[in-house]
Amino acid sequence: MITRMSSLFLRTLREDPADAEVPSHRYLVRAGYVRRVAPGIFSWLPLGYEVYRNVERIVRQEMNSAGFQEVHFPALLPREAYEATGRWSEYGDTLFRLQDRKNADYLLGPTHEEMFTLMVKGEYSSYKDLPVTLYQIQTKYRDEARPRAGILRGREFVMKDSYSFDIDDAGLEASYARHRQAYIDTFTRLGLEFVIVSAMSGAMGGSASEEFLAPTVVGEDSFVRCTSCDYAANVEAVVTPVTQEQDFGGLPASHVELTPNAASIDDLVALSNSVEALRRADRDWEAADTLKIVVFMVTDAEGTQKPLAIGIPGDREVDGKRLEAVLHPRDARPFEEADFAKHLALVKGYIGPGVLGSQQAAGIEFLVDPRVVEGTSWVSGANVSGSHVYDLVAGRDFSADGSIEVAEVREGDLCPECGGGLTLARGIEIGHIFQLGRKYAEAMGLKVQGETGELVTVTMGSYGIGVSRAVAAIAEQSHDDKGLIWPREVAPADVHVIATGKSDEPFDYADQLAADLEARGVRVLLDDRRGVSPGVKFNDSELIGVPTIVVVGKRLPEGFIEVKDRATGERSDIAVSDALVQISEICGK
RNA sequence: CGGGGCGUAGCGUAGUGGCUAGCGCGCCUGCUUUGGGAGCAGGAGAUCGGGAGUUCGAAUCUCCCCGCCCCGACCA
Repeated sequence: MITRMSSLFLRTLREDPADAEVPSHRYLVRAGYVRRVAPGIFSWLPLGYEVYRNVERIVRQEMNSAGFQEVHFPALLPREAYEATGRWSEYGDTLFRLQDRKNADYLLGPTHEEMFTLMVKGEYSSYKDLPVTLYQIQTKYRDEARPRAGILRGREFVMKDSYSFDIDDAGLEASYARHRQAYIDTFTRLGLEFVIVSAMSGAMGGSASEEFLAPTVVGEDSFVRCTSCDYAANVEAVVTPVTQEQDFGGLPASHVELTPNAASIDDLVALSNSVEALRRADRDWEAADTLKIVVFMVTDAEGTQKPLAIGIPGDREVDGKRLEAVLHPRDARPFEEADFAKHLALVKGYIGPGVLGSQQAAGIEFLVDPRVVEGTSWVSGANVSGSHVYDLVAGRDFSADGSIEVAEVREGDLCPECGGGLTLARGIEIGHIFQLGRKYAEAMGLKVQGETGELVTVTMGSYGIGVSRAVAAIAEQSHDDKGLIWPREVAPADVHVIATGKSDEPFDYADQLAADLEARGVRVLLDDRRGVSPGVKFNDSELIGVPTIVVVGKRLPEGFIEVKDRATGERSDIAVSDALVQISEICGK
């Protein structure tokens, strides 16, 4: 079927929509691919839906060829299943809840671990049935606090979610590896540039977890990449390389010094460099020489509150996201005045290791950054207002309850694998794979009989691809200042044939060419609009972003038409006699 | 939830107390034009987010409500 622009349900916009900031959103709206109907909720118009379906088709084909089996669950689900895992309440406001006419509780599925687990439980009961991997392509609903960037982060979106079921850990690892490869194949075919980063499993529980990120400046996830090896990690999961413990023999003894009005690291460093008695012989003091103590009030799942003191080099801040990830499911907030009032051992601005740690009288848990290893020397608070301790050596003068990875990650930090430099970048999360383990199987009672007849809890993996998000991610990575540039396989057509002029000839010829191309399996978008100026058609074609553009116009009488490559802008005239063959070749048909 | 911005025709916008709410794009009719968002002429399209109030008079001022966008918090 030739798509004819004379009758296509399409209106392109000349101006950027006022509410769209990121390029993918702007162009998807301007080119008439999607329209917003509510915050984070979009409709697909014909061209957009074509692209969406192409992406979906590729995902489905790759899943099938990896041997995974497609099923389909409802989006509307009863409360009970989510009650068993506690997620009915755990999910909080993000869950769309509703009631039926009998006031029974329902939800719109935000994810389907429970349903898949129950499905397998209902059908299988023997180790001989495993392993098995099931998937679905489903609309998911999450009442996000802040949907943004068009279809990049919506409240209704389509996700491909898969779940593997294995009898043991080795099986899970194999299933995980197979899925990982299937994802590599899928994203490659979608034409996406991506990196695989190690991630925190967070709320999902389980052990290993990796994210597939499409690098772009508008991405929501920060990640690091090593410039000299292939290490890459989500910022939450970056590991600080362990520095060698140092011998502290020969280091000067610690000494308390008066440091009035130096409650901030900046003031402390400035003061230490300006007062003769405090200065270093070899160089100026730097913020990194200080040990900053940041205190949080941590609330656990039962609601119990406990202070937590974290010691990090003074030149760094605690990264909220990293803290959140490490503490999960516990929750942390910075200490407030009222908290200090209840913990008099903590002198705001002058807190030091001296009063910290579960062994001390105050009993406050004290964790330090991995950079604070035995033998390192610091300047820290003396727990008396207006005083700091110098030459405070870890392992000699103080010790912590353990270490914690929450310091902000910086460009140039060292790679934990090879010691090279790390660079920071942002990416869109297009896929996430988890070794879930037995959390859901246990909660839902998914057990099968093993070889000797005993009941064995199944171990699971969970794997997601944001299908609708992938459309936006591709648009984000593949556009220029004129519009979209689709990779051929996801493009709404292979060729955009434009007829120009006012006589019938170019239109008749274009029509015939389109029909001949279609007969060879080339998908054609035909601009057969009469009375529309060539400039409008050219601009529309660039906005729409079909990879190959064919212009039938002024040189037709001489027997030539023009072929343009949307991505490179290269154009060449080809003879009408070769047109069909050449264009088919360009399109790989 | 915190901070900032905004709500006027399908889209983009002007208009901070005074005549019939202006302009551009898009749309309709006619003529001309046809290789980079054509020209001329005519036309349709708006309860100015909603409600209440102040005023001789409100898009414009006041109060309440609703909604949207961006940043942050949040987020498998």
